[in-house]
Amino acid sequence: MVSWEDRLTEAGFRITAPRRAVIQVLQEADAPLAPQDILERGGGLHTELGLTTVYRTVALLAELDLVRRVHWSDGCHAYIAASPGHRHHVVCRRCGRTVEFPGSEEVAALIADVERATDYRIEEHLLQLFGLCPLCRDDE
Amino acid sequence: MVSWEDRLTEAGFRITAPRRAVIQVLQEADAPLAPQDILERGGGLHTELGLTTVYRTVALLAELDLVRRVHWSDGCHAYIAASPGHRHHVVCRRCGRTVEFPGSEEVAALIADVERATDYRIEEHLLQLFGLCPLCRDDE
DNA sequence: CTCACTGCAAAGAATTTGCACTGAA
DNA sequence: TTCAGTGCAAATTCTTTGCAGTGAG
Repeated sequence: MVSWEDRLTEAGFRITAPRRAVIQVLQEADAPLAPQDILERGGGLHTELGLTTVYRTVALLAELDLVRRVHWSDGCHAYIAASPGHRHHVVCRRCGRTVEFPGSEEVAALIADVERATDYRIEEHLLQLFGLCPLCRDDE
Repeated sequence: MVSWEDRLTEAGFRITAPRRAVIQVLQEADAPLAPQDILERGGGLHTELGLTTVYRTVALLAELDLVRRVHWSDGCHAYIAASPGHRHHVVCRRCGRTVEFPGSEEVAALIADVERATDYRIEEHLLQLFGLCPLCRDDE
């Protein structure tokens, strides 16, 4: 398992304190974080962190597929650490806690069906589930 | 099949010229349209259409489930007419042409699997496929 | 006749860009 | 030493809100 920092280095990017802060925040998060959230949490780790840098860093991490941009149900964007391989997310509508699940048989079968029915060639898909996590469910 | 205007009326909203323009544009579109796009197309039908009204109208239509907010692959938002019932969209990455497909067996099975694996209660899902439509594929 | 709906202008939020400085390699 | 990366401030883009006028019902 190659670390995120190693991946950056391999790809020719430098390891800096702000990048370390963003990486740490994202790796520790269990819910998607908007750039503003990352800034706030990262500020404790590295006082000179700027919002611009957060935007640039998440874009970079997303490009390296270390992080994924998820579409929050109300349309905002947030970022969350991505496991290697193809993953999707289940997001709790109440607390935002997110769990990943792998691309499955069913998704592959679905895509094949849709390709057959529509004659489109599917290259990418966006699948996100929203609901209540076990903890929030118990509170109801 | 109840018309969109009837649905608005039933729900207690008024039918106005700007709303007619937005409705017509959306019903004729085969790709998701951003508010700005709707404004441009609707301007031909109703000269006094304002962007504010477009935003307000799409929000209203979305509330009545006549239109759905889709997440464009790069993160922008756009709106497209929704068929009655549960549908998903396949969007062409090149031309934006979009085709719907119904929620299927596979999706239901997938959700059941994920609920079992994660203990979340899934209430909603976001599924969009991106690829090349038959026309754009031929141009390659 | 009323008041829901409108367009405009201004406010607000989210994101990107220009630029001179700084520090990783 | 060099230039990729940084923070700040300004610019853009997207969306919402306040308000007085207007037209649907």
